Amino acid sequence: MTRADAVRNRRLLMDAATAEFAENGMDVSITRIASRAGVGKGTVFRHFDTKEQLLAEIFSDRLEELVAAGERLAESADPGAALLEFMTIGTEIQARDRSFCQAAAALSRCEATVRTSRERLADVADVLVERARAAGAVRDDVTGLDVVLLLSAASQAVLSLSGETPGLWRRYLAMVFDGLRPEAARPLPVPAPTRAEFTG
Amino acid sequence: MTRADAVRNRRLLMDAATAEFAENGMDVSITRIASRAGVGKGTVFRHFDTKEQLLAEIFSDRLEELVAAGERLAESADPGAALLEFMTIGTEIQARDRSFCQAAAALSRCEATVRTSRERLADVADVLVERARAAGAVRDDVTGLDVVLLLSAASQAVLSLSGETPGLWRRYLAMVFDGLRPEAARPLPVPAPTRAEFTG
DNA sequence: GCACAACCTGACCGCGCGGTCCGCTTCGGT
DNA sequence: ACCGAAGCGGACCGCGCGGTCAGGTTGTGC
Repeated sequence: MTRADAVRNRRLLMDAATAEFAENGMDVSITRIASRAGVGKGTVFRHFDTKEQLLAEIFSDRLEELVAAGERLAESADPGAALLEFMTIGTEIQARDRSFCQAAAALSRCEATVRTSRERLADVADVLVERARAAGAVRDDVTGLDVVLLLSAASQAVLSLSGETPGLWRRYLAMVFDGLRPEAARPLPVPAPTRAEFTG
Repeated sequence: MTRADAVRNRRLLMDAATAEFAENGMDVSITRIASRAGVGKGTVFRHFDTKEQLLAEIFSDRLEELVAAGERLAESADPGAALLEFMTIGTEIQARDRSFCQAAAALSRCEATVRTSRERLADVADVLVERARAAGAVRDDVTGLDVVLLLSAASQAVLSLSGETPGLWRRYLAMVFDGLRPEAARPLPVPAPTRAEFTG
């Protein structure tokens, strides 16, 4: 059985790591995370075998957060609005941390928990896009995977700016979403990526 | 006056660093760059005071490359196509290196040469967008700065994919560009960022 | 061809990292 | 109250980093 203080410390560590990653990027040291959580360095490695695993754990949590939102939205009466909301939540998650998510994605692709979360994310995105397409809210040639990949786009756009401009990503998400509408659609020059390329 | 072998070595170093950054991200060691260039480690620091400065130099070169293309395209007879071409070149430059540009942008913002290059880039983007807008090729509420920021978007989208899928960014650039067209335009929720926020 | 300055080299430095380990502390069942 | 085990802390390790420097080398003006 797990001791009470152990689960409390694990929680403290996850929170501290999340905050620290968000503020200072993903090259923060374990020492720093530990001290922010108010525990010793060794405690970190008791809970997470390696730094990469800690990162994967946090990243996986983020993905599940988005998956849950997606599953809820899949029941919405307005599929077009639901897809936009899904993308808004996804972009917002990435915008919270300066550049955590995409690096985390690159680093922890091999981790099993991340893999399955990604798979579930792709599933729910497929559903949302399919429904939105049936409702005529998005163009025919866009896939769920497209939407997942585009999630990083808007949050990334803001990164070259110096000052913090909270919510500016909403501007670029709106533009990206307008590009998904049928009205402006032009034939796409490249076919959509396959699921295998995403799941890796 | 500068010796001949010195300028040759400087060239070798820039090339090696560029290649290495592109292949392995921006946390490659100076030692590695030096050995790839076939020179000693000390030589690197003779030409560039610090690692960050070397990075800024390369990044500035990239920016100037894009600025030059933009200035050429500003004379094009078809402003809409010119803007698309400009964005294609800009995205392609960023897609060449896995994730070099945005990190470089964050790191070397204070460097003077980068600052002026960014300014020139914003200038030429303004011209291109203004012409495209006058021709009715893009929506009214998009600015040159918007376009510059969106350059990272498409190249970023592809980053979560495992395998190399060369040219896939073209798909997402096309979608983003479709979002800039007047046909699908919806009112944007957030005003455009100011020039000062970019020049920083 | 000579002299000298510019240049190159690689051993070296201090540092902070991820990760380990062992002696001590504290929780929890009885 | 007590005891074993689970948890904790932080000194410690090896490593590779960015950056320095003394001493040998090489291009260049005369």
